[in-house]
Amino acid sequence: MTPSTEAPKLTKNQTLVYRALKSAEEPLSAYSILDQLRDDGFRAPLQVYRALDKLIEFGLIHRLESINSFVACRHPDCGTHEMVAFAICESCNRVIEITDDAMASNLASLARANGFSVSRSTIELRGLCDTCRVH
Amino acid sequence: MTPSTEAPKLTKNQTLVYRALKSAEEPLSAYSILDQLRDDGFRAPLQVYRALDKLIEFGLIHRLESINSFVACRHPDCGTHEMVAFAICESCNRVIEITDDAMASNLASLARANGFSVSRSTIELRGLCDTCRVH
DNA sequence: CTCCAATATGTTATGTTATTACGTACGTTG
DNA sequence: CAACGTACGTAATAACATAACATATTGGAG
Ligand SMILES: [Zn+2]
Ligand SMILES: [Zn+2]
Ligand SMILES: [Zn+2]
Ligand SMILES: [Zn+2]
Repeated sequence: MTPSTEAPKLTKNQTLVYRALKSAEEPLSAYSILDQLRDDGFRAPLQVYRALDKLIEFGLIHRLESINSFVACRHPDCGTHEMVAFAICESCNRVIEITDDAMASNLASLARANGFSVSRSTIELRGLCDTCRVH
Repeated sequence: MTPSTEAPKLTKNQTLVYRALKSAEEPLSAYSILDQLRDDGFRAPLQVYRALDKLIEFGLIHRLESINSFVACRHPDCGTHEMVAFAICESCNRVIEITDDAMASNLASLARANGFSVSRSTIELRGLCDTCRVH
């Protein structure tokens, strides 16, 4: 569940999927990854989904629920934070990862005050990045 | 975009879909709504999705991105808040709606500090409600 | 090294969620 | 009534995700 701290050795398929995500400017859907990896022998969605599952488990990538897509983690110490927020630009599709301990504890205690114990969070903000906003 | 303040008159299909969601204890998927409404003449997904879109527009229901489901709004003044957080119990599936102006402004300024202007948010917390936690 | 078990992979089929495209019905307005 | 906008019906298809089963690879234990 919690991403392991040590870098795991990736298998062939995991490496290919991870490379695709790292080199992408934007989040990719599983099926667009599949398309990209046809030449590498990928034939079926499951080859992608299985690799994605493992990469998420390793903490190397994130899933963005609101757009059914996946993005390579660009945050240096993502694994050390409970909650991560994602800011997804609706113009350029780029994603900014935001961690903030105050935010995390505020949100958790707000939930507690409402009779709820948080174990996992999905925080996805839509809007415009500064680059796109000035254009 | 912003839900209208006045109560709109619902059409037949919208009424049926809204009633299904209001009477449900848990969030429903579009297809489970469709199944429930077969006897009322529903035949195709689009009948559900069109009604859902309108109900969301009216601010009467919410979409939960992380579970591809929909829930009737139970929050008295939901429309007056920028951000709503949803706490989804992984045991009983019930949803608690949480609004908090401090949370909203904190999150928005945190995003601003990271070079991002928020226009819309998805905040979904998974965990256990107090009722389920003691069991 | 050999055998075993765990993990990873390949493949087909299927399940689930959501939209496109097109045509019809109906209420409102002038 | 005619013209318009909104809602509705239906079929087809797109997009996203998993089940089930077979085979291959890998990494210890003996
Ligand atoms: Zn990260
Ligand atoms: Zn942008
Ligand atoms: Zn609400
Ligand atoms: Zn519960």
